[in-house]
Amino acid sequence: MNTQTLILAILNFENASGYEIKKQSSEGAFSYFVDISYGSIYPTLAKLEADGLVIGRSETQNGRPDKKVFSITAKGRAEFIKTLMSPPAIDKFKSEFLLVAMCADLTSPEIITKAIDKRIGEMEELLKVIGGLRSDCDHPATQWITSYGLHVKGADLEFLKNNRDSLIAMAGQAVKLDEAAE
Amino acid sequence: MNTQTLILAILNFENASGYEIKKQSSEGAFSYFVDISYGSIYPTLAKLEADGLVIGRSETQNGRPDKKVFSITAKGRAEFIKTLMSPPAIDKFKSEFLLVAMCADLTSPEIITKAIDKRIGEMEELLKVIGGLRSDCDHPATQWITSYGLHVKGADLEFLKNNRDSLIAMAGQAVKLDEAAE
DNA sequence: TTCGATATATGTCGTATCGATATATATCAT
DNA sequence: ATGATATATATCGATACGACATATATCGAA
Repeated sequence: MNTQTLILAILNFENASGYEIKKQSSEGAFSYFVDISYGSIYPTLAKLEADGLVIGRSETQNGRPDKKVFSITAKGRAEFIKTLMSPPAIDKFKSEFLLVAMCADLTSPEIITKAIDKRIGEMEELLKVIGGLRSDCDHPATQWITSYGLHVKGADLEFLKNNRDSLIAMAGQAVKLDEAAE
Repeated sequence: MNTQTLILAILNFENASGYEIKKQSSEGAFSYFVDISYGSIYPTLAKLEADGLVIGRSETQNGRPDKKVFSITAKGRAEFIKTLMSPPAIDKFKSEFLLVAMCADLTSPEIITKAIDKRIGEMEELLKVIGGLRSDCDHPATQWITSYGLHVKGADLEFLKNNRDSLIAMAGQAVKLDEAAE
């Protein structure tokens, strides 16, 4: 899903500045399955405005820099809903942790312990975030996707906790085999 | 994790041509958490060879085009293991399905039914792939990550099947509310 | 009181990566 | 023999990331 559609989705949800769109995508309601960089947001917002899919209004604030708040137009909403109609692409998933875990025997127990404990911490944090999104919003579809997230990420954390020690026990085995061969 | 490290990881596992690296990353042992495009593979392989981290040898085949098989060097292996030592970055995850599900009320029951059934099919397919990887390889760390995948994706599929109908029931509600207001 | 840290806010720029396309060889079923 | 599929390498434009620059304002600490 391209940056344009993601921005339209966020603006269909509520009006926002570029900075607020970034927050929504990396900490807010969309953070669990979306992330957009500033390097994509500002140029795309300019293009979207040029095409009449969003309009921006400057707002002066007290105690903060001015901001430009964007809202979706009728044309933008039509375009967005049209995009929703096409079958969603398969999830994109990349995990450095799984690569490191797969190569556990090439490293040390210390490295693997740090990696899995870091992951357990991140997973607990993510569960808190999703739980927060869930209680903040009684919109049925949001309740559905947050229940989904809680279920899947809960199972994820459960596995990590139950199998932490067995992964650590595999660490450094390739090195030990080398030494035994000498 | 950059393309260079991903290629070193695959070549540390077994020798491969550019085409075979692509297969490993999108259908093989690494496909569950990695994906690399040809547009990254061939230029990176050339750079890796220029830097002495891999070496390539041309092989003629019968009944197939020639291929250039790459293998990792001692320098390449040292570089790869060094990279494994740094704490793994958080998973990257993007889901068009969750965006569509969150906007279920803006579309129709037909669209949502297709989207969730497509996802259920993909999830069943992924479980088969991970199960296959698991039975093909008795390497302990591979057993660990495939058990992890089976556990998490199993929980995912379970939720989808148990909550399919409730999501479909939410579809098109925004449109119905519009009509009721007229 | 000024220094550093943090938060808000917009924007750019080099680089990495994707996705589509081109090209070529060979097999196999229609 | 024609079209589809698989193997194999490579490039190129478009897209997106990640780091940096810049500016305003608050707040606690030196």
